[in-house]
Amino acid sequence: MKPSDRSIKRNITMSEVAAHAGVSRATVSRLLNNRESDIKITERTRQRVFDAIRELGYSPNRLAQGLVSRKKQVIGLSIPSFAPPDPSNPSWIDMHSTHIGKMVCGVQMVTHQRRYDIHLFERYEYQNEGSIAADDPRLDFVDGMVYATPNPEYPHYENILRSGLPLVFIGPNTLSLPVSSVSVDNTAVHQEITRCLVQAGHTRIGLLLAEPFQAPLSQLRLAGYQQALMAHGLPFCENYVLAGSFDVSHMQACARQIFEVRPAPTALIIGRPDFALHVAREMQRLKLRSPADVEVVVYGDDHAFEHMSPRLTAFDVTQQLLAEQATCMLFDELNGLAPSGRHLTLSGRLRIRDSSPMTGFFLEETPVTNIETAATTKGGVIGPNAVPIA
Amino acid sequence: MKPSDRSIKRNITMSEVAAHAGVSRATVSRLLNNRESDIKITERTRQRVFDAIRELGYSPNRLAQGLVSRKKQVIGLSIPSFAPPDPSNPSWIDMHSTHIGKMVCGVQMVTHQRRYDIHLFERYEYQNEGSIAADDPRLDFVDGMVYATPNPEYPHYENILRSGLPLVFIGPNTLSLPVSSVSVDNTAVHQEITRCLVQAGHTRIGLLLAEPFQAPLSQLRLAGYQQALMAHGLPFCENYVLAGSFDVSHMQACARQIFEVRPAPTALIIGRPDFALHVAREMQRLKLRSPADVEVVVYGDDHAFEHMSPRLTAFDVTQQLLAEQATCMLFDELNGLAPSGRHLTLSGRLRIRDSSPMTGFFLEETPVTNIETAATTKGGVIGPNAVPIA
DNA sequence: TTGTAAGCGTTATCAA
DNA sequence: TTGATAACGCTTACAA
Repeated sequence: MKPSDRSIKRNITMSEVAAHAGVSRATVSRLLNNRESDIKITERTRQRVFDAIRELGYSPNRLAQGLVSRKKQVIGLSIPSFAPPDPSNPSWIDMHSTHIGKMVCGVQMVTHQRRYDIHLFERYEYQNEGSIAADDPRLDFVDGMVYATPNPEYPHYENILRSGLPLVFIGPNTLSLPVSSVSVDNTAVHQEITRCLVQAGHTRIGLLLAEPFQAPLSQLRLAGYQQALMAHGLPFCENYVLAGSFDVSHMQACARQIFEVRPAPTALIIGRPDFALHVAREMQRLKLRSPADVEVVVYGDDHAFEHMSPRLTAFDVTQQLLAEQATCMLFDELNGLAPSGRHLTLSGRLRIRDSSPMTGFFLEETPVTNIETAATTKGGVIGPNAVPIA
Repeated sequence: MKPSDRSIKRNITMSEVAAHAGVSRATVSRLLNNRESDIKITERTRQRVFDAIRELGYSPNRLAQGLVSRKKQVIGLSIPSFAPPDPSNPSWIDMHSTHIGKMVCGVQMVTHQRRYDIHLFERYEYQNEGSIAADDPRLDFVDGMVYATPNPEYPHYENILRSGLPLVFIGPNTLSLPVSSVSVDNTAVHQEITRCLVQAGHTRIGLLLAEPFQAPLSQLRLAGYQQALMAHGLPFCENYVLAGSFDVSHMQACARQIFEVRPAPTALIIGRPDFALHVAREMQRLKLRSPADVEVVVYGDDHAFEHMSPRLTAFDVTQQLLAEQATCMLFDELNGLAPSGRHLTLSGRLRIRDSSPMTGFFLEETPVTNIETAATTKGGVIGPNAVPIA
């Protein structure tokens, strides 16, 4: 059919239903909005209306509903994108869509059971654009926002706040903003990983950060690393700390560089899964074995780690779970069941594999208390499954 | 702040802007909707209005705009989920979020540059619920739909069609529906893979299907496989064909079963990345080497393949690209630049690695003609087919 | 060039 | 128990 043929199909309206049923619009609306409630409506009218609805194939226009009721049954999900994709580079590893996928699935898990939809925003922060400003019209579509950011002082969220929409961060709330957030304690985890490595006898521990030094996330991690060293009387040597970027060649350069430091590090903490894959590749090149030559722990898990050799020990931040919990918190605020400004710290999960035994790793289990999700109720089940299609 | 404190912040309306600027609502609207156009408006008025907009921090309500103009600047993305997640199973591989991520990123790529948003639907087809019915109110939020499905006779889309919304499938349009679609030719690819393996001397080629036999996708693949065998005068032996499901233990069972067939297959075509990982694990257990003992080709790529040993040769269906192209087609229809009912077949990309050299693999390059995307403009994602990877 | 007024498809407040 | 009618915030003829 030609584009011109495409009938701009007008949907059945409530008025038509009302007319068909011989009642007023108001009656139809009442009926529809008080399904379960015990509102007084003649059985006869009720029947007529529902018949009309069925016969006409009516369904309410959500835009109109949203306009007047201000409820859209949609929650917004905003995810940052920090680096442009580079699929032409064969070494490029698509962690971005993996990350997006996990977030989406986590949020989806919760929204689905509440029959909400997801309105997706992606922020191209590396382009310095796409900021969700207060005047961003897109906010009209949602009832609340889940906002993922490792960079909590980034000014975008201010606008969301000003808009008065409930908002939950996924990420470290380093500024202690009056906003709810859920995150993993980067400092604690790095401290604990470092402690384990120190106790295993390592004195030269490389730290590959995922972002520039000055980034909040890097600072948090560095702090944990340093605290652990200090606690055991080990010196901090900045040669062993490299700050990465999201650029493939930079990661590769770091991977090369860290093994050129002398004396060579005997253990490595790597801040991103893709970074780790580049390091692993470099280790292969250098014929370095793990854990024999270098013990490796990655912050951030990836299913590839389970299938390589050596299998890489990793701290799984369980992004999906973070997203799930964030969404639950958002719903609580939406429903007035909880105030904003709550902070939930999840503990993540250490996946011990070949590259490091991490004996004695301990992080208090997160008490996921007043927050109930599909995952918690289903007992540890965290994500939907799989369907590549073509 | 208490939930009760949360000010239901009323936004500035166009009327307020008009009042502030001393003009009528219509004038403001005109100004806003004809930014670039040469509509006649006094410079003086124009200034006053824009000043008012700035001072008041006004932004138009998209719900209201959508209600009257029927344009929402939002496109819907519907993705199926076929199996429940099973994260408690350590062998479970989260391909689902990976897949979602790629689709989302592909769509996002295009919507972003057109300043559209994404409204996300997930269909839990295994639950027989969540169908997007014609009366599904959620369709009100979107201008068009990208609908991913390996199962094109699934009746959901009918309702979208009835709604009159432009729709593009991602998946094989086996029913030749009057709907645009973009897909990889499963039959051709399987035929070509099989042909290569046969020409490499294999006569016993295992085919692990991703879905039940009767699934359309399985039929398409099987057809290609059989055609290639037939073309070379090889017998078809059904012992070498196993149909999988999305269940971990079933995939594992298949992995075991295929190696118990006698005489043992010397080559394997595996229908899903996670399936392949299970097979690889089993091969490790059986101390089978690849390609020496079994040559392996996977339909569907995964970054893990690049980092395992042996590295797995895979046909990358480039889901992200599919999603990108689908979205482009959708926009074309949306803008009346193209009729619906177009079918685009992408060629995907063979990633040659250790487990199979796939010498002589050839699939005609997809002519991605009137469709322009970030990927194509950046040159090379669609490019030549057989791309050995360093 | 600008303003008036009639929708868009709902919900919600009154009366009846 | 039901029905007018006024919002909700915008676009768009049609007038002025």
